[in-house]
Amino acid sequence: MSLRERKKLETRQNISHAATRLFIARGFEGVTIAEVADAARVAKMTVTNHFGRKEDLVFDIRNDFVDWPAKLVQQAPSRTPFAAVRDGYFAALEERSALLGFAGIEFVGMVRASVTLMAALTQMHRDREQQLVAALPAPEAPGSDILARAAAAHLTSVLRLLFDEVWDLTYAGDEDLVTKVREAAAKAFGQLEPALG
Amino acid sequence: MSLRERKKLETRQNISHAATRLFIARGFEGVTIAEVADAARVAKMTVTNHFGRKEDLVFDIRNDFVDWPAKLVQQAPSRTPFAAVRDGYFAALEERSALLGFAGIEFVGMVRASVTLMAALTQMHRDREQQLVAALPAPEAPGSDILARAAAAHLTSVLRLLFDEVWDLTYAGDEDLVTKVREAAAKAFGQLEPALG
DNA sequence: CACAAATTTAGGTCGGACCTAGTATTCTGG
DNA sequence: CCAGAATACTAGGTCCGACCTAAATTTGTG
Repeated sequence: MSLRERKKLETRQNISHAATRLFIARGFEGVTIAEVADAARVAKMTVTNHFGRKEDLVFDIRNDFVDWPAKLVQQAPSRTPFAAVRDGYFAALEERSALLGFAGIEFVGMVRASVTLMAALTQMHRDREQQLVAALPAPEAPGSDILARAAAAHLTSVLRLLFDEVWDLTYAGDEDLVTKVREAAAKAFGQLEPALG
Repeated sequence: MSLRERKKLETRQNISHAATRLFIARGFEGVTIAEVADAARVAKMTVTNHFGRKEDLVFDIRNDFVDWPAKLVQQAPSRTPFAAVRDGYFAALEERSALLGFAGIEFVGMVRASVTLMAALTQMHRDREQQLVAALPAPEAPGSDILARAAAAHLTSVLRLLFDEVWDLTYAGDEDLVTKVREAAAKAFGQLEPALG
């Protein structure tokens, strides 16, 4: 990575971290982009250049988050999409991956307190679904791609509900988080298996 | 209904219609609220009073749309939620209900051309899901409400995919719309039945 | 008819998204 | 190693949606 790229990334993370600190302290809507720029000691326009929308300051993992299920399916062509996603989920759970919702309680509280950020999160789950649809093997019968799209939707829904579960338990300060999520995941994937397995 | 209420509704619909005409002609983002107010011959603030967000000018049926699946389940306590929603869907399909996505091709094109409006539609589907969760019978076992939430998510996803299907076919000017949607619905609900039926 | 209540209006502020022109920094080929 | 190209950042704007307040207008009621 060149010096230019390193500096750019540094500026970006500098801004992102300054923003998250301010957002946690005073709430997402309680902080203006100008204040973020001041705190990060850059011009307002630099913030806008790096982060197209204010919400993007918060969800820096957006791209990884959106692509993850599609990658799971593509990287396990031998298994069914259902099995690839389910197994990928349990593996990521043991790693406490941020893609499943693992985060600090302040972060969770900050996002939940903002309608704008919750809407952005909703959109991220929807984009995930779109990526997964694109990664699914195209069905042979014409017009029957409704089943593929439904499969992607249902799988993404399970991931989303489990994400919410992780956040609920994080927010409640639960000690048994992983155990409880593992059980919830087993139930939710088990429910879906007769339809998609 | 009092004169006051009638006049208010009249003003509201007057604004909504003027807005939709302008949006179809010049695109959602190509029209400002001030222009809508001028076209409807009211003050800008009157538009804002009636429609909290610009998107609300377009989706006037929002409330009916969001509440519909929850109502289907509540009004058929003898059937399973799955059967209530499925049967309700097929009934509404024969009526070409706007709740399923039946609309003019210009309207569909206008909404699809706007990222903002598509995001608002996504949010409407999510709100539907929340209403449906609240309407579902609470499960007895504690912690197993994940299955109820998943059921609501999957049912709402099917409704959403079929909504998209209606829009796809409308946009393509398909003559056989209802027949094709009926087939797609049978497949999607059939896929889900082993999990939720 | 007078007064209360609801609705609309006028004229603002604020902040996010976006634009342009110009400056500063890093990279690359001769 | 230096000049010019490419990229990153800055300064200072415009536009518009969301929101506010105070006042005017219209409608309902005792």
